[in-house]
Parts: sequence; structure tokens; C-alpha cells
Amino acid sequence: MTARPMRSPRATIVDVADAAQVSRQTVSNVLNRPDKVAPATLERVQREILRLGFTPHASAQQLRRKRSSAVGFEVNPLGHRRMGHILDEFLVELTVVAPRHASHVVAFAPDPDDVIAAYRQILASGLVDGFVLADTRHTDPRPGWLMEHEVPFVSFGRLWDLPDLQCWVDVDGRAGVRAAVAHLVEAGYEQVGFLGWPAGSPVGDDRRAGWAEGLHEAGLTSPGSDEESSNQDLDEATAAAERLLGRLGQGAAIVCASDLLALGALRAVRNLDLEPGRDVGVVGFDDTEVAAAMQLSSVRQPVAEAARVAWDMLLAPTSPEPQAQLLTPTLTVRRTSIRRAP
Amino acid sequence: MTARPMRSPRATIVDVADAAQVSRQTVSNVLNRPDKVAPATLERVQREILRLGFTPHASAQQLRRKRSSAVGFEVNPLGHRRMGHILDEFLVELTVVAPRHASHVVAFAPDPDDVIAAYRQILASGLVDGFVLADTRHTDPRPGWLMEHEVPFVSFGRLWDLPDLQCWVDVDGRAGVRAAVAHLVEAGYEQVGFLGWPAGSPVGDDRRAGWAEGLHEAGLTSPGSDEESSNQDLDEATAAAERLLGRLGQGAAIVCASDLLALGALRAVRNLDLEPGRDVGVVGFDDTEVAAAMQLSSVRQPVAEAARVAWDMLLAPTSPEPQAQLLTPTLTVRRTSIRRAP
DNA sequence: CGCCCAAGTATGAACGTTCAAATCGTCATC
DNA sequence: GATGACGATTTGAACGTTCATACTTGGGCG
Repeated sequence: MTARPMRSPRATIVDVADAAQVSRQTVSNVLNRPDKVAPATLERVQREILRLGFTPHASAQQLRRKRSSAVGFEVNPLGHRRMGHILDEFLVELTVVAPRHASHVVAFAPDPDDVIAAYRQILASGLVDGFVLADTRHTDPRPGWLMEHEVPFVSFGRLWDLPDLQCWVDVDGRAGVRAAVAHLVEAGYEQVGFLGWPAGSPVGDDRRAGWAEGLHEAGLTSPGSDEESSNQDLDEATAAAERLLGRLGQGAAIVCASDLLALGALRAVRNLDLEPGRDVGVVGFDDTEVAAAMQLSSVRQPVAEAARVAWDMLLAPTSPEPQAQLLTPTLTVRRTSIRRAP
Repeated sequence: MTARPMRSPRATIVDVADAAQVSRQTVSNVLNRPDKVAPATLERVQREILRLGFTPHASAQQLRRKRSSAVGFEVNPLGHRRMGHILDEFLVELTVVAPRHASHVVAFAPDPDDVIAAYRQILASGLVDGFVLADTRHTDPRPGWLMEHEVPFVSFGRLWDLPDLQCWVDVDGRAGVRAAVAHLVEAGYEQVGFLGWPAGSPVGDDRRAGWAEGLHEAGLTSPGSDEESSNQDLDEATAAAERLLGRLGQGAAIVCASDLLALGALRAVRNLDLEPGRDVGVVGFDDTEVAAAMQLSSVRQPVAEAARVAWDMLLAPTSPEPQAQLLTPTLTVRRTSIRRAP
């Protein structure tokens, strides 16, 4: 940044102290331990703080306190695409909650060739006290490294490889899909299929399991051979959905592992000259703006709550080991899962 | 954050100085002005830096240098939804480029009731040197306030209210739509309609203008009465697209102001028992993952380049007043704008 | 009356770095 | 051989805050 020409040269704590006829430490106390200050003094100092528009200098605080009151959050163009926009939303919510903990969020984008280096660097520079991880994969090197170096962190998403670590928040996709199945059965659909991703991704498998459980709870049997799976390609998803519908027969519904897959399901329904909702139920996952636009029922992750929990876990005293939390998503019901015409 | 138990208590510049048998200032010079240091000393110090894993303490630097080498970027749950995910993408790219300028990005979410307060606060705390604005609206109070207080900033998006200010980067939506029209004409479609938002939004109007220009350049006349418009509701968009197609007749194409509107156009095409691409051309805007999934041709904003330019403008010397930049988007051609079957 | 205690406030030092200026050689110049 | 000039390096101070400690003051109590 080039020279920063400030209009006025910043009021410091000493300016306030002088104006209020007290020492700098008293001003500091007014801000940090108001209970230690005599009421009259307190009010006088606060008035001057307000009058001078004083704001403590963050760097000076960080230097002295030996803590930055910031967490790092890794963004990267790839995970971004893979995970849809849940991560973006999570970052926003994380940021929204930050002020409540007198903290802030530093975004950073590691070199893909050496992700750990970025974590090491930003930590060593004292820019952050800890991290919030997201998009944790199998064989993710980050949790291990952070643990080993005793760096505080919380993960949004289960730590699949490290069952002992309890420092994570996640959304119970399984419960979400189960609820979707229950809702569809309740709404009058007679059979429910699942359109997901190929087996192997922990998130996808979890959602699939929720479907199986949902069927079981509803007293339904799994429809024939197998559920259908596809990647994010819409044509593939459409074809898969068509096969699925063929097997399911009349009065069926489809629960999907993502809104994008649901888009394929909707297309398949229309290709068969049926109408989503009235003829075939469809429920997506993540409640994206596409879902809203398409009037698609969808399972919504409580992202804001996840962010809140993440902060709490991060700042919680380390003595009672934090307990991992699994949040329950909610179902947003729209036209595609209402059987009778509205 | 609770106590941070570092494995080792951080190497400081003095540790390096002692180890290399030089003064702290020499170490500082090695890092900041290597040319001022004798080659032999340079190498010796660098070796110790590496050996001790020394990283300068950001807060100490910020305090002494009187600059934080950080920019603030406002995120908020609302603008977020309004602008689609371009802003998320922009934040990511901003973050990716940051290290190249030895800087980082601080995300913050203002209280909607007093946005300026958040800017004032974060600036006064010295946490950032400047800001990157996005989602600038008409009657946006931010640019004026920042100007007035001589705070460095760059806007992603034109500063509509302040034609004198040149500190912005934007994407030439008009040119993007013009290119889309040209492409469609080239591909053999005989008429091109526009599906946009109601007049009044600067971005939407700009794109609409691009369509008009494109028609003109192609020697086409505007198809009948008027273009169609709709908000993000998909049913509305579908209805609008159907009316539009009715007016346009055979061999027509539709350019849309967003991918979501394009989704409506696609539905309208199918409702008429036609096939996108073969029978009716459709082009969206923003090249979202939905477009990719639907095989929808779409105009893509050069977000990464915008981020690069934003940084450059922010750090550029203030003497030659920076020049606003209008970047040209590119067209991603997919099936919905290929007339003959692939 | 003298003593101690507690509440309130003030002082010195420290956090880790860079700025500004001083010091130290070394070497060319008069 | 004294005088600069210059490159390399060091030293003192400062950035703005909080920690640890020391100092005041007034009141309760023996």
C-alpha cells in the first residue's frame, strides 16, 4: 500500500489519558476491566474516548497480548467448485459471528503444492491464533499437522481419518435425507429412490445411508436393485434419474444428494411428461438459489449455526475436551414435494 | 482464543542476529534491503533464518511500519445472494493474488444498520490499510465516505454515482452480451431476443444495451415490441421466455442476463417441444456451475483478472491517477448455442 | 494515634520490529 | 598524513498497547 494519508493522525491511548487527566493504564482499564475503575473516572474517560474517536490499535494489542484474536480460513478455487457454495456461505457466517468474539477472519489461499507451508507461515507470523478448516478430505494432512504443533483449530466437516479428534462441527446429512424421505412418505409418495454420487465419498455415502434408514423407518423396502449415481454432469444425472423412475413406477419420489442432481431429476420427470410434485416428488440438497428458483424442495444445512458452534469450540477452554457436534439440517418444502396440485 | 501453547517460543529477529553474530538491524536489512548487505553476511544470516525457521512477527511490523499490508473486504449474507456467487469467487481470487503483494485479506461483515461504522472501526484499528468494495449500488455511502477520509480503495463494479472517481474495475457486460449476440448470429440463428431484469438496475440495463448494440451490428432489427424481463423467479422467467419465443418465431435465440434466467429460457424451449441449441439458441451469463451442468453457453466474467487489476490499482502510486478498467468477458460455448446437432 | 488493608491509579518495562542517525573501517584524494 | 566519502554495520529510539508492580489515599480497627 502506498503512503496512507490519514486526515488526522489517529488518537492513541495517551491522548485519551491526557484529555481525561488519567494515566494510560487507567484508559486501558476502562476498556478491558471497567469494573476496576471508579465510576466517575470511568465516565470521564469514556466521554473522552468517544470525543476523540479513539480505537485501540490492533497491532499494538496483538504484539503486547501475544495473540491476534483472528482465525485463518483457507479458501481455494478448487474446493470451492467441488463443495458448491456452502463453503462460501460458511465463510460469510464465520465472519458475521466473529465480532461477537472480538475477533476477525483472515482469508488465505495456499499454494496447492504445499498447503501446510501456508498454514505454517501465517501462523508463525502471528497473523492468526488458530484456524477453521473446511473441506476436510481423506488423507488430509492439515489436522495432523495442526494437532502436532498444538495449534487451536476447528473443522467444519468431520475429521474422517482421526476418530479421536473431537474438534469438529458437521451437518448430519444422513438425518437430513432421512427427514426428506419421511416427508415424502408423509406427503403421499409410495416409493422413494435415491440419486447420489458414486460410492466412495464420505459425504455422499452418509447421505445415501440416510436414505436407506429413512426407507426402513417408513416400512418401505429398497426399490429393486440399487439406487442411481452420477457425478455432477446433468445429462448423466438425467439418465440416471430416468432409469430410477423406470424402476420405481407410479407415485414415486426421488431424494438427491445435491440440488444439481435434483435438477437432473426434474428434467427426467419432465422428459417422461410428468410433473414434479404432482406426479413425482423430488428433493434436493443444500437449498441453493437454483432450488429456490425451481421451487425445488431441498435440505438446508444450518450453516450459520455451524459457524457459531465453530467459534465456540475454538474459544472454549481446552480443559473439558470439546465435544464434536452434529447439527441437524432442515427441510425447505417447495412445490416439487407437494403431491396434490397447489 | 485461549492460551496458545506453542511448541517452541518463536524465534525473533534477535535470536537470528545472535546466531549469525550480527545486529538485529542487519537481519532486518537482509529481509527488507538485501542489496545493502555484504554478500558473505547475507548468506550467513539467511542460513540462520532458515535454520531457526524465523518468520517476522506481523504485528510488530505493522506497528512499526504504520501499515498493515492488508485490505478489508466486506462480505454480507444479503449482497451475497443478490449478486450470485461472483462475489465469492472474487474474494477467493483477491485472496489468491494477495501474497504477490505481500498482503492479505481481512473479511468483515458490517452491521446492516450502520455499514460505515464497520469501515471506520476496522480502519481505525489499523487492521487494514484500505478496502476493496464490491456490490456498489446507487446511493452507496461507502465510496463517498472513503474518499472523504482519504482511505485507499478500489471498487469491483463501477461507481455509478461518482463519475469522476476512476478507482474501479468492472466487467463490460455490454460487450459480453454483444459478443453473445454476434456468436448466435454467426451460429446461424436468425433472430435474437433478450431476457433480462426489469429496467432500473445499472448492471441489467448495461447488458440489455449490449443486446441492442449486438442486434444493430448484426444488421438485425429489434424483434417487435420489446424484450422480456423478469426477476429471479423461474416460473416468471419461463413465462417471459415463452412470450419472447412466440414473438421471435423459428430459428431464434435468447440471450439472458443471468444463468438463472437462462434456466427459465431452457424450460420454455422444452415446454414448446423444441430442443435448446438445435431449435433455439440460449446463452446465459456468469457461467455458473449450473451452466456447466446444463451444457448452457454462458458469458464468463474474468474474475481472476479483475482481482489482479484491483490489487494493482490499490497499490499503484497515487500520482498518475489510476484509470478505471473495463474488462471484457469471454463466451463459453456449450451445446445450447450450437445449432446443428453435435 | 498509629497500623494495615483495599481500592484506585500510576510507573517502568516489555512485546518485536524498523526508522533515523551514529559508528567503524577502507580507500581515494589533495 | 590529514580529509572526505562511501559502504557496511550498529545503536538508540519509537510504534501503541498491556503486564507486573509500585504508589497513593482514605477508612476501619486495635
